[in-house]
Amino acid sequence: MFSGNGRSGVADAEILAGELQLEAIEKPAERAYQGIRHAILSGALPGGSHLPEEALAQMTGTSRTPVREALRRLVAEGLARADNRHRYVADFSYQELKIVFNIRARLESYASRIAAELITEAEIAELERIVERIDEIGDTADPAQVRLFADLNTRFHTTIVGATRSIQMQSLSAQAISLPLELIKQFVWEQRVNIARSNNQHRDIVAALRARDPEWAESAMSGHILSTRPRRKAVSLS
Amino acid sequence: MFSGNGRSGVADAEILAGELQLEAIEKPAERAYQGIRHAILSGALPGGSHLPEEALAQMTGTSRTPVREALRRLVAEGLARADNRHRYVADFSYQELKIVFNIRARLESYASRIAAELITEAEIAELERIVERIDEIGDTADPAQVRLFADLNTRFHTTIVGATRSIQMQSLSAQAISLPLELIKQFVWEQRVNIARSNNQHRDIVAALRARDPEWAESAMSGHILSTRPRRKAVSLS
DNA sequence: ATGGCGATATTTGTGTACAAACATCGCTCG
DNA sequence: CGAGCGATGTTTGTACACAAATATCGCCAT
Repeated sequence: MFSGNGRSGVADAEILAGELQLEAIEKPAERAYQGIRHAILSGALPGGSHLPEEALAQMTGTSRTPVREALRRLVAEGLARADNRHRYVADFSYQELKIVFNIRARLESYASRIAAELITEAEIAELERIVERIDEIGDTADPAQVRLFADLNTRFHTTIVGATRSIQMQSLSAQAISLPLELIKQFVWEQRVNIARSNNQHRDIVAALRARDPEWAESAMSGHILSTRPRRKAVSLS
Repeated sequence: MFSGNGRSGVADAEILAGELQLEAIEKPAERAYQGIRHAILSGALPGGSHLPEEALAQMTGTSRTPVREALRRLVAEGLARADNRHRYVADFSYQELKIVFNIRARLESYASRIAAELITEAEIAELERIVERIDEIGDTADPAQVRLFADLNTRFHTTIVGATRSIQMQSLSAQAISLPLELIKQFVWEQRVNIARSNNQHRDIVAALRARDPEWAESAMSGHILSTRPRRKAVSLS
């Protein structure tokens, strides 16, 4: 996944299945996608690893057909790259990560600007519920709690992006967000991203939306995302 | 493709093949992709049309496997959308188009900012060659010339985006750009987008890049893209 | 020893058969 | 006459067999 790691083959199928409770996922397509994605993000498949379809099919307990679909999705999301023939795990440099975060800041701040005019009361209420639930978590390093925070955080951002009513915005944001949001889990853990501070920023954003103030919303979101950008040292993993 | 059109079934295979010289495309995967894409952009498949795999396979003269791949690409690019079961031609509102252009402006202006620091002399020379060749076209409504302009224009923008050396930037831009760039062909035709003015803007952008001035480059690119945004009346088609 | 050539193995691409999910229509029964 | 239920058709999902492309290795000739 990240630069500077050695190469390795495909991870052991049983280990992966065990870690992920893959056996619980019914549909092969989803099974293949989640399985490969997890293997990449967890570092089981380091950056640059070759991704042969047959091996991945074995690994995820499906056949090549759903694996092919999964690989296409992953390439589209930027977690894998493809040359003429093969596919490999993407290899992110620090520079690349920085750019992705900046793009995300620009996209989501624009989304917030639009959302300030289009968001419904119900959606604002939803955002407030999310903020309250994050409050209950507080600062912690407990894995389960961190995962819960990551989920709520994702819902917060996708709710705002959804409020733009733009399919293209949702599609582009999803791509730009998927990687940063995964990384946040790592950062909260390793670097102690301040959950409380992050949630205070969430509160500001909700206030801006409630005030129907596009400039404020745009600015608040931009600051929020940029404040969670990784610092250099944090990007050695995994 | 656009709002307000009626529904229709899949276009006639022979007509499509004839228009596109599909028979010249060897590989089924590319054949299916180009064929469906063209059917969508040309309006043969209006916005909201259902996209059944078997029918598209017949239409493009391939089998369902490459069609499935093509559909996934098109969904990823935003030209088609998917619900739980089916896929349909995307339906763009004026609001959606406006957002896409604004996103593109934000993405590419950021790309220009980065490119100002990373672009090579060879790439700058390439941009200058493109500008010169567009100069030779001048303002015209000749379809072949318009197509040539569209190609050169695409190369101009992808060269700059490529100069960021960021895979993610290239991937996101490609998605945000594909639709606008297709539409430009229509606009040049229907609305007489001013090729000369557009190329003068290109010249400014190249000057900014040559001067290694990130702010200027960012600003020039932003203005360039926003100046080509469709006006409301132009979006009735197709 | 080295360069080129051909056999071989690996990987991806394509087509197709079959299964599953879902919607639709019509029938029967109340 | 209407509601519910089941049969039927349509569409997508999955697996697999085979074909094509490409890289690799070893052999032979120079």
